[in-house]
Amino acid sequence: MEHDSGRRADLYEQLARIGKVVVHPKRIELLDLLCQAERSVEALAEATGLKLTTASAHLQVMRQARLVETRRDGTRVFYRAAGEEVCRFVGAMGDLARTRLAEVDQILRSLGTDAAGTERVSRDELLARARAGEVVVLDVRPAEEYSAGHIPGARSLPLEHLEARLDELDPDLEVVAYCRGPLCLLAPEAVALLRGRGRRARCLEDGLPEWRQAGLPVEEGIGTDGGSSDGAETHGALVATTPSPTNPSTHEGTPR
Amino acid sequence: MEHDSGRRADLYEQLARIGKVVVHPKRIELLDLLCQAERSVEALAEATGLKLTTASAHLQVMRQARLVETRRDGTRVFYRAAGEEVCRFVGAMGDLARTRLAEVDQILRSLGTDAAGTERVSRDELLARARAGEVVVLDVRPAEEYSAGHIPGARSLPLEHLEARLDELDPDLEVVAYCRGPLCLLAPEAVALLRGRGRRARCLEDGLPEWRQAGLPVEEGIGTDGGSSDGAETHGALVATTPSPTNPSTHEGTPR
DNA sequence: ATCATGCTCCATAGATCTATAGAATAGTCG
DNA sequence: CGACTATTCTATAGATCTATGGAGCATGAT
Repeated sequence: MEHDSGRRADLYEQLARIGKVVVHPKRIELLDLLCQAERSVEALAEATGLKLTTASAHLQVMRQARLVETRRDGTRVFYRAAGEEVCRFVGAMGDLARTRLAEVDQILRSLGTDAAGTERVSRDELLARARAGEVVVLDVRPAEEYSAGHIPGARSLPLEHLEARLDELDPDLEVVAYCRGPLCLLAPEAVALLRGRGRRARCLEDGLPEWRQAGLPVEEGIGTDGGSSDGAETHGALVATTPSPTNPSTHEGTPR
Repeated sequence: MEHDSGRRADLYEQLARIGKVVVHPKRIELLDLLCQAERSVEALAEATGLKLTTASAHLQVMRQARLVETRRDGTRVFYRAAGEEVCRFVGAMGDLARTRLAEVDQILRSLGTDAAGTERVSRDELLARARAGEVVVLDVRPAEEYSAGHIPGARSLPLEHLEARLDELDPDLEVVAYCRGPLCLLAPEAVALLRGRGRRARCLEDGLPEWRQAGLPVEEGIGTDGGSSDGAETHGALVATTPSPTNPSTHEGTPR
């Protein structure tokens, strides 16, 4: 009964359209960036170190596979991930790489994720301690990514400015830093820097995509940053907008 | 502060090793098969319509990316998926394809998934109704896949034998059929066939991999099949071995 | 030992992909 | 409208991937 073998082959060929996107390291990097926030072609080329035309070419490949969508704003074209499934797919790929490829683990270790990551803070712990006002939640990603979506009540302090703006942080509170996800090095580096300065700091186990996929609230916009907003408001936001601290068990959403 | 850009590039290059596996339709097909059960190279070549050497070559690529592992039994080599994360990754890819690629949906519809799939049975409904003895759970995948793992209490009746062995099914009970997953056509075809014979039949929303990933129990071995085992035992097994109908969120560790 | 079986390794022609320069297009601002 | 800017399209050389036949290697049987 092979009447549909042709159709079945078509099916896998369609899947391969998606696979085609993630054969190239730079395309994975682009996709990863786009899971954090939308960006212009120029910004993407800059961030990945690609020539503009090359970046555009890669983006076309991704667009043909429907993994990204575009929005035009004046003279600029902004690309974004074409939905939550895209981020989930990239996340699954990262999980797979971390668990199966020893090399990945090794690279992460060699960059200090290990040292800083030995004791990551769980979601639940973060929620509990933030509610109690015991910690400052720090988003160390670039500012654009923060404003595209962040943990409610988190403060934006991009890693590149952390050293210079260290005095904005209350030395008595422990810092919980987060970034793009398990493969991102921003938070671990931030934690290493903070510890080097004698602060108490740990990484969150999630990046923003994981937090979002867990069904937890995400806040958009510039937020309450500026250094003058007090800690109380910060923690208040995290508590106030939190619907439930337990996993909502949406049929998917790898709880980790 | 680009001191780690080289390392970061390395990281994405590692991810691309995984991407490399899923560029080729046949490799995706192979991976999909291996998420159901281990198989020999010969069996895989046969199932995918590849020449033996070509299949072996593809399997080597997959092995280098650590997505599959092997076991030697006498003169034969059996390949298997290298862990649950692999299946999750393939699953995420399938979800992505279904939601983003209209073509996939179209292919599925053109093959009758639509007709048979308009009303899929949810996990919870299945558990409830099976417990009440109202339905027969049918595994319509090939027998090897059934014995490598199936829903407790399900009966094996491969699609290819369904028509011939139709009389083994009690005409008064509704059938709930399942197969490999949302992209698999076995269950929808089985349901179409059953309905054509005047039976009541629906597809389960899950395939075995989804069921397993949800943390629900999976039974191995030939099971209680044979046509002589009564319905009561079948349903009893599903109930008895079910620890909890809710997602237990065990983060890992389903030994196969 | 010798042979058969089941797979992997090797070599290679043909197909496909990547980076990039330069041209073309779309939208903006005087 | 015409100059200008941000992107996309086009063409192409160089690099990489795929399918496949046949040799080479273990394992098991005679």
